[in-house]
Amino acid sequence: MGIQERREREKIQRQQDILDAAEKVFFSKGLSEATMDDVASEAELSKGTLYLYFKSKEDMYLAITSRGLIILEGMFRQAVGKHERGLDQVLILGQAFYEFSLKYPDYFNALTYYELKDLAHEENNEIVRECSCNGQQVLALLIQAIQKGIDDGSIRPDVDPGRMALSMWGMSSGIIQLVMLKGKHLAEDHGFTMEGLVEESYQVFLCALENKQ
Amino acid sequence: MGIQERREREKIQRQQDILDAAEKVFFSKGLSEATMDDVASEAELSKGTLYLYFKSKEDMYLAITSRGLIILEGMFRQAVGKHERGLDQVLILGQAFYEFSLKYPDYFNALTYYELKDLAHEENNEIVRECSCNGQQVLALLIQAIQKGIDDGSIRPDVDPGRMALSMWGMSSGIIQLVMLKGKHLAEDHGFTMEGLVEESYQVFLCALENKQ
DNA sequence: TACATAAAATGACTATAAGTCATTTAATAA
DNA sequence: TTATTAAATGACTTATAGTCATTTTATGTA
Repeated sequence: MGIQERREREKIQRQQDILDAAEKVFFSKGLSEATMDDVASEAELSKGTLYLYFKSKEDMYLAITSRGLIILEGMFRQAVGKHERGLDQVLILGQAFYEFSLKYPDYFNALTYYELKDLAHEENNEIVRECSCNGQQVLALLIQAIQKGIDDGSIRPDVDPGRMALSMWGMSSGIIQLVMLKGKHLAEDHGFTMEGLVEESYQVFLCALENKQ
Repeated sequence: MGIQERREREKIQRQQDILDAAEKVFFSKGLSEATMDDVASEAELSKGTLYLYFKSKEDMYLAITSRGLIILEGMFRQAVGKHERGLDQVLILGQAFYEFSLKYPDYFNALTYYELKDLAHEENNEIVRECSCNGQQVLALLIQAIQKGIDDGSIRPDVDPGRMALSMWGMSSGIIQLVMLKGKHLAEDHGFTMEGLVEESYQVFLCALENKQ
């Protein structure tokens, strides 16, 4: 009989319900201000139950990060589909990343949190591995686009796709973090717009990638 | 009589002694693992005394960040002195930033923590303002170098120094964060060296800055 | 249907650590 | 020597992550 299977489905559903509640709470109050009692209350469950589904508050937040990475991957897939030339694909991926940060700032922050976490002693944590795997998928799309650009001649042939993808990833994260957190301040103090800074950065990438024969 | 002045000096000295102890503790255990009791014990003071000198654990960590920024500023000043051409100055500043992250990884992490902090509600915090001010000083050196490069013709004249400096700052932070935290992992998985990734990034900047007439 | 067993949920409890404050100790002034 | 001010203390309060013995609910069996 399918009771085991139904139980399994219900378990996954409950996990998702808890994550929905946790998102609301974490995103509205911020991770450090939000408490597990808040989440329990929002999920209409007791705190003890939360711990049947997630090992810790941290794990819960990482599970949310994983959701964000899946959304980002979807946006990346859509983006690359819009262009044929590798160089154009790379540029639109940059744009997609910025759009992700605008549309889902809380997921972007979660991603930042994950990227800055010291994972040295967490190789065996299932959710960390899940995030890592999702992150690889996202990065793979960028690597493929760069490779495509090299093959079709739009990107300089001396570029190493993997290394350039990582550099671009790190640098893009950095500039978007700066813009997200200090954007308003910068706008007021120096008159720079957030878009202007991001645009500047993508000009930098374009300059470095473009194959001028 | 100079008793007030001596008291003032002693107060500052004690603050520094506490910060020395806090650095030891925070840097060895990590911010979240370290406790104020640990710091008190290392400083050979009671916990209550710590709170006479610092408003919170967070403030204490930000005071350490401020120290780091002053060190970074010193390294930046030394670096720009080594070259005459603006473009060379900019490139050596990039190198200096990477060297800072290698020589003082704990200060670099503190800096990252500060940069990712949401400062929206902390405009009146004195230590935050101090960090902000030190950060401005560091950035100013980069802006000046870019301006110099434009003036001496080594950097493209259509670059906006302030905007480019911020972009470079954000991107450099991002790539060094990536390398610091995921460096080992990347080296094992993909065979990339940390230096290789940083080098790649600086090639990108060079490409974007260089004035090819 | 009534009972037995297993799974899921509960919330009072524990442990830990940040931050406070009434009290004590030390330094300076009268 | 005594009074006053400044500095330091550590027991206490508060907040919250995480636990676990107990209760409730769902499923299987006579």
